[in-house]
Parts: sequence; structure tokens; C-alpha cells
Amino acid sequence: MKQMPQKPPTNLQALRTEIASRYEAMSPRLKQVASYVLDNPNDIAVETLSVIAGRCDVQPSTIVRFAKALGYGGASEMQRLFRDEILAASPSPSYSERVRQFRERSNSMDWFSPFNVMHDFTESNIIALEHLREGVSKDDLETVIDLMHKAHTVYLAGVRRSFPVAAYLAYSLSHVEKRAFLLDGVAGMTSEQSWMMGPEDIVIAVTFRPYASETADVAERAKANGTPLIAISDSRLNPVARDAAVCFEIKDAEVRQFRSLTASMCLAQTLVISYAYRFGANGGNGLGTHKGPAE
Amino acid sequence: MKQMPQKPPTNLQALRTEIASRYEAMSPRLKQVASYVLDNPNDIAVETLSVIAGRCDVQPSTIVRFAKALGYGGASEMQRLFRDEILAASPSPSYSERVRQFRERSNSMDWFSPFNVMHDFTESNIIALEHLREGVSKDDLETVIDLMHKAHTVYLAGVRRSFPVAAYLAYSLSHVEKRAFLLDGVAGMTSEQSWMMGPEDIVIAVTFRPYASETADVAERAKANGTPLIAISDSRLNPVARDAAVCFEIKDAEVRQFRSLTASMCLAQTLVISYAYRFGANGGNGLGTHKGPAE
DNA sequence: AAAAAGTTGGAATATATTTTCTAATATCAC
DNA sequence: GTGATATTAGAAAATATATTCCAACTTTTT
Repeated sequence: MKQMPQKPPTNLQALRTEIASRYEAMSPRLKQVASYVLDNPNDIAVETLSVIAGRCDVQPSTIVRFAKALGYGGASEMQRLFRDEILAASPSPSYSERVRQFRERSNSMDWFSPFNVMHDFTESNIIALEHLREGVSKDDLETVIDLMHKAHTVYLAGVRRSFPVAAYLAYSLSHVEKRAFLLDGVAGMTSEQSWMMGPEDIVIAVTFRPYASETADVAERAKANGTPLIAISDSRLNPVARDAAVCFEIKDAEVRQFRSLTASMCLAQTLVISYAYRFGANGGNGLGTHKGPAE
Repeated sequence: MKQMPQKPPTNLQALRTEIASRYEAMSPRLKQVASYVLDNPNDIAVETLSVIAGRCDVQPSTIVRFAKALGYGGASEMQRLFRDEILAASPSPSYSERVRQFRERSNSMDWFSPFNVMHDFTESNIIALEHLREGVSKDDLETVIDLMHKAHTVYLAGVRRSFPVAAYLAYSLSHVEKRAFLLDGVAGMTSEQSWMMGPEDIVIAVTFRPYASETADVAERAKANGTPLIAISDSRLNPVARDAAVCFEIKDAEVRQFRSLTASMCLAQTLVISYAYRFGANGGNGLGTHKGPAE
């Protein structure tokens, strides 16, 4: 036990802060407890010490030690805080009740509150993901995975709004041990970079309206060099998608005239993981060499 | 004891109905208990029998009789229902539970087909989005929007897996006419770049396990320079989140040991759009009227 | 490499909580 | 009013839960 604060926190917020700030100095078992406590506050409020202990994979006495380390007399004293938090919350927040309240609030209140925007966003993105699941062809996926496998290097193109998707692909492909090169145009070298693409490579171009000329240029260069082109786009009716061997047509969510990237990112992730499972350096079970949860 | 149902209700909703329908037939003390139970579900979940008894002005044994009258073996059995309700409402536990169930379902089939991976991904991401909506605090959103407004420049930090999120924020913030600067470390200039941050700016740092030292360095520099720090992370238990004025704790979907970015991206978009609505150069409603979720 | 300090698991103990039981009290039918 | 029946309070018993303690183990220091 390193320090023994005279004043244990008396409200949840303070407690969470205190735990976070002392986390580094804690022993391994205490860390286990700390992260469980932060992640599952309601469990702490409602379950008994021994079931909490079981879920942390720790002895009940460890929980008591944890509470004492924070300055409480015992674990029950700490639980009291979590229980009070629940009691302080609105009387009966049943799910349907909350939905009703939300409707009420948002109909009358301003549409522009961050809270409402978030609600819209999650809602629309969920719909977009459902569409993605229905809309992407099994064969297209197989074809692209196969092309990626055969390719020496995967080039990624995407600027502005599409850039995060291309960057994510470049990053995660190289993490599953596929050579990947992001045509990022740093130092204005896009044309030098894309000159390198050959027939043994492939390029994945991500482009959404309004289509960027940089990405179109890359597509053109790919055509000239005989490099197979895969497009991730919102339509087939643009120069990039038209020349693509495979075009994934993604309908991303649109919230108040702002297009989201959720579905595109989800597709990108699918491509990478599928590739890793099928052909990744570590064989069938895919992600083995990278220890622990992938980053 | 009037009737003894063989089948006590197994969920809160059913229990409430049952209590209501049998209320008239109850003895006076039992009525006292009944109305307290209906009115204060959280108390029942969290407090001990004797304090509940005290608040109903009744003996503990009366609560037991009440529970038995409804068909339960004892009061604890009835409390379980109220406790489960609280646990179900909480993001994390039911979150992991749902994901686990989904996994189980999809485990049997062909794990490696891209089609299945896609299915996994969309499903898990949908769950993650639902929990993002429930889990992000209204106040935190408001606070951050406000900080962004007051800031001269918004600096963005995030490398590796977090890079797409930071890049998206930088891109889209400047599109709504907020000065935004991505600390991208091109040419190894991260420390030169972060030196520029001052107390009039803010920095939004995106970091996920395993936490990158580059981002931690930026956070440290922010602290030294008096620049307010906002963290988007998977836990408060890392150096960046610990020092943050506001920390959004995001539970992104994890599919087969691969973490997604969907929820984080969705939060990023929410921040930008909310900012644009409230303070953007185009004025309050410059971005158009709401037309419901996009198709 | 030995000693010291800190950490941990688990049994033993102390405490709290729930449940059962009984005598007393109220209610109702006649 | 009287007896039959149901209800209640409260103490006692049973059970569940929290806490303490110590020997074994790990890590750090010297």
C-alpha cells in the first residue's frame, strides 16, 4: 500500500479520477480490480463482493484491500458510493421510458444539441451498416481478397474525406504483413509515388463526391501501368469507379447533409481481416503473431 | 395470502403488472410495500431488506411475505430482478454479453469467409454504436463543443490505429472553418509541432491500447503548456486520459481480436457537426434542415 | 545471494442480512 | 360477543457476506 489518503473520495466522479490517477502505482491484482471497477460501475453497486471478485478473477479480500488502499474502511463503504449514484439517478429509467423522454425532449428542444446530433448519427450509421451487410456482394469480396493475395504491393489512394479510410487500410494491411503503400502526396510527390505501381500490384482507390482529381489521376496512372484497380465509392459513375475491376458501391449515412464514413471504414476492416484470415502470414488462424488484441 | 402463483414474474415489467393487478386484494401492510416497490425500484435493487422495511415503515419479515405472496422463494429472489434491470441498462456488461452471444452464434459456421467477417463486423459495430449513444454524457459533449469554440486552434494527436480518427477531425474541422492542426509527425517534427500549442488552444488526443508514446508525449507537452486536453480513448487508465479535462471512454467493437474504429469515428463526426451547428461559420442552421435518417 | 518489503490466496472469523417462527393482535362471519 | 381466520411484530435461527489474518510467494534492495 503506497499512500493512504486521509480523505477518500465522497462522490463517484472523484473516485473515478482518484482511481485513474493512482492506477500506475498499483500492484497487478489491484489494477485488475481498478479497471473492472471503472468499466462496470453498476456491477459494483449491485453485486456481492464475491461475485465481483469472481469477475475480476481475484479473491474477495483483494477487493477489500483495494477499497482500503483508497482510504475507505472497507469495500462496503466504497460500494455505498456506487449505490448512491444509482439512487440519485432519475426514478425509473426503463428503456421505453427513456426513448419516450428522448422523443419528447428532441421534438421540442433544439435539433442542434450535441446530444441530438449524436442520436441521429448513431441511428443513421446503424442503418447504413445494415445496408452494407445486405448490399455487398459475396463474390466481390472474394475477388478482392484474392487480388490482394496475388498482389506484390497494395497501393492506397484517397484524399480529403476519403483519406482516413485509405490511411486505415495502409496501416492495418501492413499489420497483417501485406506490403501496403499509402499514396499520401506528402511533398507533392503523388505522381512520383504512383509511377511505381506495376501490373503485379493493385491499387485500392477511395473516392466520394465531389471526386478529387488526385484520386482520378492515380486511377488513370493505374490504367496506364496495367495495375488492377479496386474502387470504394458512392457511385459507379465517376472516372475512378468506371475503370475499376471491382467497385464497392457504399451508401454511407447522411446526417443533415453530412456524409459519414462508418460503412466505408467497416468495409475496409472487413477486407483486411478477411485477408488476414485467409492468407495472413500466420496461416489459417490469421492474426496470431501479433500479441493480444490487435491495435 | 390470497393466491400463490406457480410462476413468479421473471422480468421487471411483468412483475410491475402483477403487483398492480393484485394490489386491491392485498392486506394493508402488503399494500404499503407494494406501492413503495412500484415507486422506488432502485431502492429495492440497492438497499438491504431492513432499510427498505424502514422506509416502508414495516418489518423486514413483511417484505419477505410480500415476495412470497408473489410466488418467489424469498425477498432476495425478487431483488434479483431489480438488480438485473440495472445491469441490463448499463453499457458495458450487457454490451459484452450481447457481443458474446453474437459470437457464439457465428462461431459454428465458416469463420473465415469474407461474408461472415462482414456480418460479424456490421453486427458488432451496430452494437457498439447503440452503446455509444447510451454511454456518452450530454455534459461532456457540451463541454467539449464549448472548449472547441473558445480555442484559437484545435490540435489533433493520434498515431497508428488512431490516426484515421485524428485525420478525420483535422480535415472536417477545417471544413467547418475551425483552425485545426494535425500533429502528424511528418519529417519527425512532432515535438516542434506540439511546441506551438498554447493555453488559448486545445488538443484532442486519440489513443487506444497499446498506447503510443508519441501521443503520451503530446499530452505531456499540453500539460506543460497549459493547453486543455480532451481524450478519446478506450479507458481512463492511461497517461493521456488521466490528465484530460474531458475523457470520452469509447468501447469500440472488437471482432476476433481486431478492434474497430466505428464508434470513435462516429463520435468524431458528432463533435464536428455539433460544433458546426452551434458555432460554425455558416451560422446556426446553415447546414440545412433535418430530413430524417438518410436512406 | 540473502534479507527486506510488498503482494497474494485462502482459511478463519466477524458481521450483516435474510428468513423462519411464534405469540399477540386485528378482522370477519355468525 | 365468540370463535375462526388472517395478519402482524418482533425475536431467534439460518444463511450469506464482508473482513481479518497469516503463511506462502514475488519482487526489490543491498
